[in-house]
Amino acid sequence: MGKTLKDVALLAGVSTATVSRVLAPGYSGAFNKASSTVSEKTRMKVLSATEELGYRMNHAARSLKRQSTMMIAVLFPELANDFFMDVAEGIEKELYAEGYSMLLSSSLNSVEEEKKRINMLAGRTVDGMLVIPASSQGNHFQSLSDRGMPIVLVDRIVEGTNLDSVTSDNEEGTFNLTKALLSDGFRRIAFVGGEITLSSARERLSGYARALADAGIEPEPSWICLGGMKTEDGYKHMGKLLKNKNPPDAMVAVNLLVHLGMERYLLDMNGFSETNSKPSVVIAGFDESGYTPFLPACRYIASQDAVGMGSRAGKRIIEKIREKKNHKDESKKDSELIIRLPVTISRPVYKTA
Amino acid sequence: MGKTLKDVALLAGVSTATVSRVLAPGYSGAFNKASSTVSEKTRMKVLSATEELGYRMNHAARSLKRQSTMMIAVLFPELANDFFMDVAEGIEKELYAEGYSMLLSSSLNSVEEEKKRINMLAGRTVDGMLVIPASSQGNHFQSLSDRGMPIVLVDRIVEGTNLDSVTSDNEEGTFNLTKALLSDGFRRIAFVGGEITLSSARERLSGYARALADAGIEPEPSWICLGGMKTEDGYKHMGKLLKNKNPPDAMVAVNLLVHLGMERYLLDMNGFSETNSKPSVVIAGFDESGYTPFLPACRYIASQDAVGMGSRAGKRIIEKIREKKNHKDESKKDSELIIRLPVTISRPVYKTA
DNA sequence: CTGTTAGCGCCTTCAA
DNA sequence: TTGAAGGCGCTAACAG
Repeated sequence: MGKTLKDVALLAGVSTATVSRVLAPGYSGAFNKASSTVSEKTRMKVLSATEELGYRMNHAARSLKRQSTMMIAVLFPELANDFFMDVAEGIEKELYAEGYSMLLSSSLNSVEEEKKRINMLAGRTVDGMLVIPASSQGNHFQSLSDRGMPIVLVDRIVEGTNLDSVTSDNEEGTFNLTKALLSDGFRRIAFVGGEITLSSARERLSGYARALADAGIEPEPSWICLGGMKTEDGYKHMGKLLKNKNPPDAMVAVNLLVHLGMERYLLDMNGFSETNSKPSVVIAGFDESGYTPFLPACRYIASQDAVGMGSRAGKRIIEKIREKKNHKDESKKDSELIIRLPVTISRPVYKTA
Repeated sequence: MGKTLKDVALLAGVSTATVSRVLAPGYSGAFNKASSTVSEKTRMKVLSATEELGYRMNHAARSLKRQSTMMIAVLFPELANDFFMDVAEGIEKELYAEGYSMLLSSSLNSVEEEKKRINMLAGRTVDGMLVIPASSQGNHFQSLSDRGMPIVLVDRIVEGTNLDSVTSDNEEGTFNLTKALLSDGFRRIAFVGGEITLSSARERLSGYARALADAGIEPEPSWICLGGMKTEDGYKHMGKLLKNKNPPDAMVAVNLLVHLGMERYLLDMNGFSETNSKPSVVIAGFDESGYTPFLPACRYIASQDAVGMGSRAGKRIIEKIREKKNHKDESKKDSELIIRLPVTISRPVYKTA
């Protein structure tokens, strides 16, 4: 179907080896040395023949030969998620800059699906994998990693593995978020949402707990509403919380969707469009979006650098791939490396305070 | 590094051909026929050898041989975009179900970048491409298509090409959106945002114009605020609109981001948190999200089935790939096929009207 | 500086 | 039902 190296070689009147030398720059021997190992004259001949034929390299053939596909598999629990897509944007940009492509797939928030996809992706012989784990199970990642597949975990770490991770400083972030509420005088502060199987949720919970402890506050059990990371979870939790005799006056939302659900509940109960009144509780939410200024109860926001996280993860996986290529046999198993990005606290940008 | 067919064959005491026959089901000859062409006994031997060695197929080798990578390149103008990500979700699901993988890349809203990426992706020998064009330029797609690369355009069509497209019925959608405002009694209705280079924007504009014409209304030139598809564009346009002596009392927003920007402007000018008053203008916006109920000025929403669009596009590109494989030489160039998905109008779900 | 050659791992006729 | 063998398109020694 497509033209091959041989066609180009024929037209240019040289050998396929020469064509390859022209078209695989910075690879064999001299790195990107413009005057590599081919005379300017033949180089030109080859280039124009390439042009004339509209030649396109066959990636499969190159991959087979080089034992490297220049592709990174990226596995997310879901795609339609503001935070994840910012991460994806960062990853893609970084990978592309280094000549890699991103094979993106969704685990549908299911460990079973995750295992299937990871196997499929491993079968595609990608050079490495970037994954946001769907749960706290990590054996499938660990064993793939043990077999030599470079893997970097993103956003969520998995305990009991020695896998590299790039994530945010969730604990510190929620600590500061909670402290902001405390210094505004709130004392009855709830924590809403969070799958206990996810490291990010656990870390956020513990930052919250530490802030309360620092302030000498013993949280009532009913304030801690674990379970769920989605809109409907926030909605339900908010409903239950407000039914208490003596409900909290402030809340920390584990993430953006839960936050959204909580606000939805308030909207449904005493919609501001009807009563024109500000909500009676205040929310400090983890994760920002263009919409947070419109969430009436939102007082503080903890922002992660999602794009930065993606690009950091991209850098790291490429590093690992290169290390592997260089060291090769030296089983220089460095221990687990966890990169934590800072989280910043701010008010949503109402013009008026 | 990895185990090969040969390793498996050796361990199982059979030839590589036999192993291949076991592990490439539904391919050579009999489609998925459980009792294909290998005895149950040898089949078992092969399977257990495969297991024992932890054999993983080398995708590059298979691709080289089969001349098919089972990968679809997907090129979006940007990734961090609610609408696009829903589309991506639909695409990925559909592709995965058919055994394809998604190579996702961003054109950064730039035609130049788009050309680069498209070339890179074509070089990867993907089996087909799904793209949301960054502009009204389509030569690079057309020529790739002419060379035999199956391509389906998504969300935006490009005139002057004969490329298949899957998109929404934008014209009808905005027509109905505008009619909803008209039947509420609004007469001074503006249209805000929209790159004239994008078919979706043009179609939405024309639906708006048709609705006004139907109602016998001649729009004032100042009501039509073209330019831009992003938050900041909506913000700026809203500022200008409200400076008119006799400003519009209702507006149609070309998309979600522009809508968001318009609301932001209102928030900054007379934030509801301060005045507790409903905004003085009403917006009908194209595209929905979980946040639209929180946008104070939002009266109507036109919702596209973004996930459905993705899955439809996925189906279509796979169809085209199969057609190509079957017809092969028969140059049965069907003419351009445009699939249009319906757009539904609704009110954002305030509990109170 | 350039050509020859031998595979990378898999699939698929063609024979047996 | 199975094996032997050639080749998909590219690259990297090794010669020249």
